[in-house]
Amino acid sequence: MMKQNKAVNENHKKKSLNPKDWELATLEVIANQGVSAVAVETIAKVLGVTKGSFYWHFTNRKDLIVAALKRWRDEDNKIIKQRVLSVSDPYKRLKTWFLLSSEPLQSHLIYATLLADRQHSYVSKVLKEVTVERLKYLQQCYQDIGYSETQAKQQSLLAYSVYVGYLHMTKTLHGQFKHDTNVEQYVKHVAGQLIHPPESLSIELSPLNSDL
Amino acid sequence: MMKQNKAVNENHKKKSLNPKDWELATLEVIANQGVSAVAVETIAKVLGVTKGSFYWHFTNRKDLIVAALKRWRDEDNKIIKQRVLSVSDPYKRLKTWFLLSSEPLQSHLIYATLLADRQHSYVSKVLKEVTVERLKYLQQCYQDIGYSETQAKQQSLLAYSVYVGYLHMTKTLHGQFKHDTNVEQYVKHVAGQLIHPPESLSIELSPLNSDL
DNA sequence: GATTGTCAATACGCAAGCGTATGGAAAATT
DNA sequence: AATTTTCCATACGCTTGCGTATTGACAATC
Repeated sequence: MMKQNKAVNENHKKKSLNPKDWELATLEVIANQGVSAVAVETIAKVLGVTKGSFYWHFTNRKDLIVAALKRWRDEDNKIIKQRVLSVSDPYKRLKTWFLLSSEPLQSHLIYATLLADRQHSYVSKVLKEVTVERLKYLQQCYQDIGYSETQAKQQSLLAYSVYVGYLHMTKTLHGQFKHDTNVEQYVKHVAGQLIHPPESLSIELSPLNSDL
Repeated sequence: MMKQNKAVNENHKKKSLNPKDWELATLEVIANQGVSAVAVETIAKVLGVTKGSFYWHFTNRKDLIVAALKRWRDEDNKIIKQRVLSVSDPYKRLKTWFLLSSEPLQSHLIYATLLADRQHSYVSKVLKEVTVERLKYLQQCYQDIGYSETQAKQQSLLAYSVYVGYLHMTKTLHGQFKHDTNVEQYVKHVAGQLIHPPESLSIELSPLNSDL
């Protein structure tokens, strides 16, 4: 009954695989190489089995990916609920979100690669839904601060764009996440720019008003 | 010089294709479906020929993509030089850049899809170089305003992240670019937040200071 | 007008990757 | 103990897409 799979080297006892094993391995692939890199035979090899196993647990490749993404989404929602939405003060809540966004979590990697592989309809569907969800609670934060609905919409879109952009920039520039002091300082800088009371929105300090 | 291919239906006369025709058609595919969707036989069909033609002009698929990306990069640089870098006032220059960034140009679509297909080394290479280039002149703008080098670095990274994020958000939310009045208003909002004199950086209006 | 060069069509080989069919071994059930 | 269920291996067929080889047509040049 002993086995040597599930992760590559975990010689625990486990007689057989379950869908969760496949989904977790799939998320690992998605996080690092994207949805298009999800190949059943490859993942099977990682799990120490062959295709025969896979098609017993899932009907096809798409089924696997959809299940994996569902798992990712649920997991992500759980984290947000626990660590962000639980903060009552909206300023602190926003700052917490920004800090969380800069943490090197697999969840972020997955989101970033989903942005890439959105040519698949089942990917873009999840992506859009998750994005809308996230924008919603960000908007709520800004409304809690005192922003009007319109202002909060724009500001949350801006804040979220920064998040998405940050994900890409770190990948593009380092090829990897680097969670060092520079990142911390940058997040502070960003938060300082994007978290402030609504009154400061109308305060235009730049000479742009007179020009454009 | 006239022809009947290049685009799908242009019944002009043209005896034969040249590399440029292939590169333009390739950029069209990249802009809409990404690098991984570049298939020689498909593009050949668009151009009204078969593979036989392709392998006369290029050695292989990678060769085509690299050439197409070079063309894209050169073209993009030309636009930036003409429309952005030519503006002497740094505030106006920044604002011009933001406005340009929201225009529905093919160049932006291509950049967005490159962010997706960066698993290919030859893509990530170009991507990184272009990104560094762009960050450089953005940083220069902020330094011209009076930002310190460190401040300008962070601020340009922030501004550029917004750009990248915006590209993705529009795709994710609408599936398409929508250059309407909403976009215009949003850009105004963003510019108001991200273009200001360096003194305002230290002005912390939010209650965050006392909390975190 | 014969030859050479340019550009493209057709046919083929080959690898990757999905899905199916079938059989087999171990475990659970009866 | 026999049988059924669970889980997986092996082998096969099929499609897509790259790259090559060969041939051909039209133009340019000699």
